[in-house]
Amino acid sequence: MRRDVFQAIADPTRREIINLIAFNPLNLNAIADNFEVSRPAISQHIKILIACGLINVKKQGRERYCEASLQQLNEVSIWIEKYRQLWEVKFNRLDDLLDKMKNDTPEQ
Amino acid sequence: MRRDVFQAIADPTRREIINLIAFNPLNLNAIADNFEVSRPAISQHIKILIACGLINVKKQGRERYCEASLQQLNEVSIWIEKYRQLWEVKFNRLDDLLDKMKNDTPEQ
DNA sequence: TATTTGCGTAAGCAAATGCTTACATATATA
DNA sequence: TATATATGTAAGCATTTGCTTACGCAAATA
Repeated sequence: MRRDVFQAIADPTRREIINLIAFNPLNLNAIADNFEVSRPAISQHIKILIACGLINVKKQGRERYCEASLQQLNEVSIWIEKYRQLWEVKFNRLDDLLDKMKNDTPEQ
Repeated sequence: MRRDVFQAIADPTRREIINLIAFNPLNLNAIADNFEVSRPAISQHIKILIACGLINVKKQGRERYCEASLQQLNEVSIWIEKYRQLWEVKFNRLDDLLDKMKNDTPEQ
C-alpha cells in the first residue's frame, strides 16, 4: 500500500477534501455532507490523508475535527520547482522552435 | 480513463522518466534501459505522459525522441501554492499550539 | 532483398483503488 | 438507562492500474 503525498493528491475527491478544510477544520460528517459518496468512503479518504500527514485530527467528544496540515505538500512543490526554469525558458530557445518546424510531420 | 497531471505524476516510475529526460531528450529504448521493467511498460507510461502533455515526441527515423514539456506541471504548482501561506504561517498561531497541548490525548 | 532494430499495441493477469452495505463502538442526550 | 449521533472498519465488488508476453510494422542495415 503505497502512501505518499503524490498519490494522496492524485485523487480529485481528496483534493476537494483538502480544499474544504484548508481554511476551517470540519468534523467528518460535515465533510461528507459536501460529497455525493458515502460517509465511509470519505472516512477512508481521510484515513489516507492522515497517513501521509496532510490532515490532523482533533478529538472533541464524539466528533473528530479534521484540520489541514499541508507542510507535506512542500515535497511535491520541491519536485516541481526543480523543473520550473525548464518550462519557463520560452526565449533563447530558437533551436527548439526550428526543430519543431522541421519535424512537423503529422504523428501517425 | 482519467488522465490528468496529478495522476500522471503520482506514479514514481513516471516521475523518474520525467526526471531522466527533463534536461536531455532520449529515445524510448534509451529511457527503458534505465528501468527494471520491460520496454512495453515504459512505452505505456510514455503514452500517459504524452496524453497529458508532459512529453513531446519527435520522430527521427525509426526512433522517437521524448522531450519533457513540463508547462502542465504549473497546474499542480498553482493548486499547491494556494495553500503555501497556510503551512508557512508558523508564528502568530499560538492558539493552535495551545489547542494541541490541551488535546494531546493519545489517539488510540 | 533478408535481417535487425525501434517501437506500438493487444491480451491477459495480479494487485491496487474506490466504492458500497453492514456492523461495532464510544459519546451525547432524552 | 435507553436511544441517538459520530465515527471506524470489515467484507465484498467493479474498475483501474501496472505489468508481462506475444505479436505487428516501419525504418535501418547487411
